[in-house]
Amino acid sequence: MTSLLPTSGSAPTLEMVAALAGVSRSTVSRVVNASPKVTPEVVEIVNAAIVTLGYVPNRAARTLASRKTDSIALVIPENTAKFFADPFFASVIQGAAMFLSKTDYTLTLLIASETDAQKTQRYLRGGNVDGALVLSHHSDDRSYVELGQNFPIVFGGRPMSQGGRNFVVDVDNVAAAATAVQCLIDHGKTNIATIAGPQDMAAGLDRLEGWRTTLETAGLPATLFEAADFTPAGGASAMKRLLDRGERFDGLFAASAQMASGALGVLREHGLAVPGDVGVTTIDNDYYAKNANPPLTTVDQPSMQQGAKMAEVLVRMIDGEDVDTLTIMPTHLIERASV
Amino acid sequence: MTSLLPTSGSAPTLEMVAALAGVSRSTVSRVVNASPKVTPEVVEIVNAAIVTLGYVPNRAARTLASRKTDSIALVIPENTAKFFADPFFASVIQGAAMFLSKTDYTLTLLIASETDAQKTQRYLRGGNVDGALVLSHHSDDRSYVELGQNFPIVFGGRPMSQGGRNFVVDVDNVAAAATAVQCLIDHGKTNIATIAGPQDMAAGLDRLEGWRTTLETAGLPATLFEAADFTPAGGASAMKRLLDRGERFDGLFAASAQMASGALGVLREHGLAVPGDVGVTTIDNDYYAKNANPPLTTVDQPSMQQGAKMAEVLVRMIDGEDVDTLTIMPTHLIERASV
DNA sequence: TTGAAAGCGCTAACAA
DNA sequence: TTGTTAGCGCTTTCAA
Repeated sequence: MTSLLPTSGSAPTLEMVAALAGVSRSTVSRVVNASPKVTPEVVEIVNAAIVTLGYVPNRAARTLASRKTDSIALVIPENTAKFFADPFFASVIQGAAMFLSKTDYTLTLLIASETDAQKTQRYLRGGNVDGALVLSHHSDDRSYVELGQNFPIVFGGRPMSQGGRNFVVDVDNVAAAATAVQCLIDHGKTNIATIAGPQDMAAGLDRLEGWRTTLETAGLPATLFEAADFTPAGGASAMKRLLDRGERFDGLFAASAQMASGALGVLREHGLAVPGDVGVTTIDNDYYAKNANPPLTTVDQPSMQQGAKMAEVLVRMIDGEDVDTLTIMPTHLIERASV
Repeated sequence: MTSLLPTSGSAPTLEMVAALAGVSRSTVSRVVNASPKVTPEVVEIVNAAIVTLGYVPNRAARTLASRKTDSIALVIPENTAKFFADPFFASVIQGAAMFLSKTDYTLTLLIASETDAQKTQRYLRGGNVDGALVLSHHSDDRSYVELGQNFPIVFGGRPMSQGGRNFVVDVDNVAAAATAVQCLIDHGKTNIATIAGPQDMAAGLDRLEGWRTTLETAGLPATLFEAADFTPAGGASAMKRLLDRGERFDGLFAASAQMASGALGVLREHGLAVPGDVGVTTIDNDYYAKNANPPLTTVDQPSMQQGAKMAEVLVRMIDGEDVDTLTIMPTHLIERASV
C-alpha cells in the first residue's frame, strides 16, 4: 500500500531551458518549433540544454497560447460493444490513424453512446481538439451537424439531419446496392428480397433505394423487404420475418455482410440452399463476408481508405485549405460463391 | 439552420459570463466547479448567463491553471491490426471506458506503435493526461516502467522490466495455466504438450511455467512445447512443429484461445480428432474459444473487469489515495467439448 | 460569500 | 537573428 506523488512539480519549463542555454524564452520556443531563423550554433546550445534538463513542452500552455491542440477526435456514436463488433469502425480508424501518423496530429477516440452525448459535445466545444471525424449514422446527428457549422467536422457517411454545409466522405450507397442487386439479376434471379439497414441511417435508406430502383428498372417486383440493424442477430430475425411471409424468392440482397451472415444461418435451418435455392449478395468485404458459408459475393466498400480520406480532408480544413464538401469513395463487386 | 454560438466567432469566455451575470470571474469559476460556498441566487444567475452564452470552459486554460487534465491514456503497445484482431484489448477498453464514464475522466487511446515510442512518451510527459493505463506485454516496456516511477501508471499484466515500484492489475497466469492443464490430467491425459505464448511476455512465461510445474507435480513428462505469438496463425505453425517432432501426445494446452483455434485446424488436417485423439484446453473465453469446433474448454480471464479495475486503481492513485501495488483478478474454468 | 490579483507555461507580434 | 512584452482563459490564494 503506497501512494504516489502527483507528477512532481519539478517538470522543467521553457524558462529553465532558456536560463541554462543563456538565451531568451522566445529563442527556445523557436528551436522547439523548428523555426528556420535561428543560428545553428544557438540551436545546438538550446538542444543541449533541452536534453540535459529532459524538457518536454507543456501541452496545455502551448494550446492556450497558440489556439492549436494538434489533436483531432474520432467520434463513434455507438456503444462500446457495437463499436468492437463492427469491423467497419476498425478499418476506418486504422485508415485515419495511418494518415495522421504522417502528420503530428494525435487521434482521440470518442465512443459516444447516446447517454453521454452531452459529454462528447462539451469535449469538442471545450477546445480539446482542432476538429472531429464523425461516423454519423442515426437521425439524432443534428447536434453534430450544427456543431459542424462553426467547427471543423468531417462526416463519414452522409448525416441524416439537413441544414447548413457539411463535409462528407461517403460511398455511393445507392450505386453499391444497385451493383449487388444487378449481380443477382444477371444470375437469372427474378424474385429478389432484401434485408434493409436501419431506416434512420442514410446507408440504410440509400441501399434500400438502390435495391428498389434496380428492380423497377428491370421490371421486377420490389415488395419483399424487412429492415434490421446491420447486426448478424438483426439479419437473422429479419430473415425469419421474410420467410414467414410465405412469398417465394430466389434472390436476397442483404444491406450488410453482418446481416447476411445472420440470414445465412436461418436459410440453412429452413433447408434452403445458397446459392441453389436463394442467391445472396451483400455489401462490405469484411470478416463476415469472407468467412460466411458460402463466402459472400459482395460490394467492397474501402473503409480504410475512407478513414484516411476523412482525416486528410479534416486536416486540410483545419489548415484553412479549400476542400470539397463531398468526396465519394469508389466501390466494386467481389464475386464469390453465394450467387 | 440555427447557430448556437454568438456571432462573434470566438467561443464565450468565463469573463463574458461574469460580465453578463454581473459578478467576478472568480465567482463564475466557483459556480462552474460546483463550489459549495456560493449563494443559491448567484448560482442561478450565473448558470442563466452560462446557458444564454452557451459557455463551455476552455480545457487548456483550465489544465494550465489547475495542473489537471481530467483525462487518462490507455496505451496499447501493438500495431493497429493486432489491436483490432485481439478481443482482449476490446474487453479491457470496454471495462475501462465503463468505469470512467462514471467519473469525469476522458479516455484517450494510444495505439503506440502507430506513432513511434518517442511520440507516445512525449505525449504522456507533455501533460496531456493525468495518468496512463499500459497494456504492457513485451520486454521493451522499460521506458514505461521508468516513467511509472514519477507518473501515475497502472500496468495491465506484469511488466517484464524490473526496477522500481509498479502498479499492476493482473491475473495469476501460472494458476490459470495450471487449472487448464489439471483439467486435461483429470480427463486421463498423460502426455500433454503445450503451445506457449511469446517468451518475452510475462503471460507467455507464466503460462508455460504453470504447464510445466503442474505436469511435474503430477509426475508427468513436460518436454513437448513450442512457443508462438498468441495469434491463430502462430498457433497453427507451432502445432505443425509439434507434430513434426513425431512424439505422441494426447493432450494440448494452448496458452491462448487464438492459438488454440489455429492449432485445431492443423489437428484436423492431420486426421486427429478433438477430444478423441487429443484433448485441448486453453485460456481466454473469447470469440475464438466459443466458436471453435469443438468449442474450447478454457480458463476465463475477466478482461473487462480487469480494464475496469485498472481504471479504478489509476483514478485512486491520481486522487492521492493509497492503492495496492498488485491486484490479482480471479479466473475460472469453463468446460466445453474439447476435452 | 465575494472580488482582486497573481500566475500556470507557452506563443507571437513587435522591436532591436 | 534575437529579445521584449503581452497576453491565451482559467484557478487560486488572499483580502475584504
